[in-house]
Amino acid sequence: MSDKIFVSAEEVARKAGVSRSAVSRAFTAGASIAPETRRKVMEAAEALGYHVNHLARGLMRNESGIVCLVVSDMGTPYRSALIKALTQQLQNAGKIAMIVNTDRSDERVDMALRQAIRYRADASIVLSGMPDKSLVDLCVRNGQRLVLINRDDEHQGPLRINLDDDDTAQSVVTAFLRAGCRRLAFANSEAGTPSLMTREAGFVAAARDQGLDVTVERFGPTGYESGKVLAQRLMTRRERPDAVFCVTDLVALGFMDAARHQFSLSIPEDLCVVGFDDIPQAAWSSYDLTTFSQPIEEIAAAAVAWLMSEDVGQSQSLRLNAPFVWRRSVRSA
Amino acid sequence: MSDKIFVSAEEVARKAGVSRSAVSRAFTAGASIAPETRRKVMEAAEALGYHVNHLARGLMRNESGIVCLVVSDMGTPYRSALIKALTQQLQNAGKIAMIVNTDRSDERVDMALRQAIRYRADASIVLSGMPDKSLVDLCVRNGQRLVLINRDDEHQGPLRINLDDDDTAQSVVTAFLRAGCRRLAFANSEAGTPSLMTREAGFVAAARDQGLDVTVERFGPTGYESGKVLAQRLMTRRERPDAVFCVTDLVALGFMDAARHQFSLSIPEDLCVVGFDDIPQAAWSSYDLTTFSQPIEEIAAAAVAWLMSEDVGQSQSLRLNAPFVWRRSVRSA
DNA sequence: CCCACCATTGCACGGCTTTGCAAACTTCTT
DNA sequence: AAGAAGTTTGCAAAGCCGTGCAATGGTGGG
Repeated sequence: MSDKIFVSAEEVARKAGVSRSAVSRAFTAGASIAPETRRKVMEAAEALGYHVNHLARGLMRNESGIVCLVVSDMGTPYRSALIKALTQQLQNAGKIAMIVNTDRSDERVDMALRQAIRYRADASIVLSGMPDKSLVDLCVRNGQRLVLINRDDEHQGPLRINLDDDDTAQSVVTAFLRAGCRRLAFANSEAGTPSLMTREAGFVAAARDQGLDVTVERFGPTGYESGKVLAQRLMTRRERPDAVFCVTDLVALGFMDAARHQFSLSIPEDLCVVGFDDIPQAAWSSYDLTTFSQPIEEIAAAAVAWLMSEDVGQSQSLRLNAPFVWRRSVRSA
Repeated sequence: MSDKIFVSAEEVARKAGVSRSAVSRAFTAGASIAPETRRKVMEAAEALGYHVNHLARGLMRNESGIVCLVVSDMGTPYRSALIKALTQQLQNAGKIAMIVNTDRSDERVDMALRQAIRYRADASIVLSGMPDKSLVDLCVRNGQRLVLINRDDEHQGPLRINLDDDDTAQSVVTAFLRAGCRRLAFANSEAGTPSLMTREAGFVAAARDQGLDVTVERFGPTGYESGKVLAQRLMTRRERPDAVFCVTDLVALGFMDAARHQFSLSIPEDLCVVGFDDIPQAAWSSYDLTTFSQPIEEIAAAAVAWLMSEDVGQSQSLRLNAPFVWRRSVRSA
C-alpha cells in the first residue's frame, strides 16, 4: 500500500507532452535538446518528484557511479578520517561510496569484492585486509579499478598507494639520540600487517646502524589497550627503555597513559615516545605526541584522481610522504 | 581493451547448457530448480566468474538492497562508531550501506536524500542535519523507509530514534550535589542541534529544581577545541565553577585538558566534569570521564530491525536509554 | 497401459534507462 | 523560393535480470 512505486520517465514524458527519450536527454549533460523542451521536462519532473533511476542508467551505461570502500576497524580515528576524506572527494568527483565492513575474518575481504562486482561498482578501494589474488584478477578482468591503500604487496593491475618510510626510521632514531636516549624499544601489535612490520624492521635496522639494539615487544590488536599492555611489559624489564617508537598513535597513547599512571614516569623527561598517524588525539594537550602525519587528503586525492583518469595504465605504485610532526613527547636537543 | 565487459547470465547459461532462466533461478533462493541443474549452473558461473547484476535485479524486484547513510562529521569517534555498527548490522541483514557525506551546508542533506532516491535505496538513515519536510514526504511517497537518529523533530512517517534524557539531567545534578559542588556550569557548542539544546535546557531546569543557577557558555562547533575555549571562558569568570556538564565527551575532554594544563586544576578535586556519549577516549586513563553511554549497538539494531520489518506502520518513535557511567572525573560521596 | 499430477524448464515479457539513426523541423543562403 | 546545413525529436534496440505461463518429462496409481 505504502509501496507506491517510484515515478518513471514515462510518466514525466506524458506530463510534459514529449517522448521518453526527451526526458532522458534532459537529464543527460551535453545531450542534444532544445532549452525550451528541457525546461518543460524539468518542470514536470519536479512536480512529479521524478529522479533518474541510477540502477537502470548504470545498466545501460555500464558505469554505476558506485565506488566500494572495503574497510575494517572503521571506528578508529585514522580509518574514519580516511573514510571521511574518501567519501568527500568521491562525491566531488560525482561518484558515491558504498561501504563494506570487514571486521573480523579475512575471508570477508573477498566477500566484499564480490559485493562490489555484484553492484557493478566502478572501482573498489581496499583499506584493510588483503584480497585473494584470484579475486583481484577477477576485478581487473571485469574492468573494475582497484586501489590498495597501505597494503604493501605485489598484485598486478591495481593502483597501490603506500607511505614512503625510507626516512621515518632514521628520523626517529636521530631524534632519540639527540634526546640522549640509549635504550630504545619498539612497541608493536600482533596484527602483522606488512606496513606495521616494515616499520618495525626499518627502526631496528636504523638503530643498528647507530650501534644500538632495540627491544621489540608485540601484543594484541593495534589499539590503545595494547599500548598499555606493551608499556607494562617493557617497563618491568630489567633494563627499562628510555625511548619507545610505537607502531601507531593509538598504541602510543595507551603506552603513555600506562607509563604515567602506572609507573609514574614523566614524559619526555623519563621516557621519549613517538607514534605514527597523527590522529587528532595525538595533538591533545595531555599527550602532545611527536608523530608522523598520514597524508590523508593526499591519499584520498590520489586514489580518486586515478580512478577518474581515462587510461588505466598498467600496475601503478604511488609513494607518499608522511612528514615528521614535532611535539613534546620527545626531549629536544 | 581492459574494458572487458562483465559476464552475463546468458554466457553462463550457454556454458552450462541450460536456459537463461535456469541461471536466474539457480541464484534465487527458493526458486523451483533441480539440484543437479543448480550444480551445473553454479559450476559454470564459478568458472566464468559470474556475479548476479544487482543493478538489474534491483530494477526487476524494485528492491535494491541499498541503504543510504546520511552523515556529517564522520571522523568523530561517536559518529564513526555508529557508522561501524550500522554497516555491520546492515550487512548481517543482507543489505549494503551507501554513504553520503554532508559535511558543511545543510542543503546537502537534501542532496543526499535525492541521491538515495536515484539509487532506489530501500531506506535512508539520517544521522546528521535535518532534511526538508518536502523531501521526507517524497521519500515516504516513494515507499522509501526513513530513519532519523537523534534528530528530534516531528516529521510524520519515518522512524525516529532518540535518547531518553528524562533522568540524565537529574543524575548529573545529583552527582554534582553529592560531590559538594554548588557552582554549576554547562558547556555547550553553538551547533544548536535539538538534542544538544534539550540537554542544556534539561540540566538548567533540574538545577533550578534544587535551587541552583547554572552558568551556560556556548562556543563553536561540537568538538575538542571548543571544549578548551569553553574552559578558558568559564574558568576566568569571577565565580569559578566547581562542576561542569559538557554537552559531549569531546567537549569535556578539551575542557579537562585546558582546566588542567592552563589553569592547573585537579580533577575531580577542584572541578568535577561529566560528559555525554562515552566515546572510547572517555575511558582512557588520562581522563577517566564520567559520562552517559550512547547505546550504539541498540540504536543500530533498532534501525535495522525496523527497516527489515514487513509492515511499515505509521510514524514511530523510539526512545532508548543512555546509562550513566561512573568514572573518576566526579568526586564520590 | 493410460491418465493425473508434480517437478522442472524454456519462452517471452516487463522493468527503466540510454543512444544510434533517421525523420522532421528551422534557419539561412543564394 | 528551393536547397543546404544544422537542430531537435521520436523510434526502437540494447543492457540484464526475474517470473507468469505453458510445455516438457517423469512418476505413480488405477
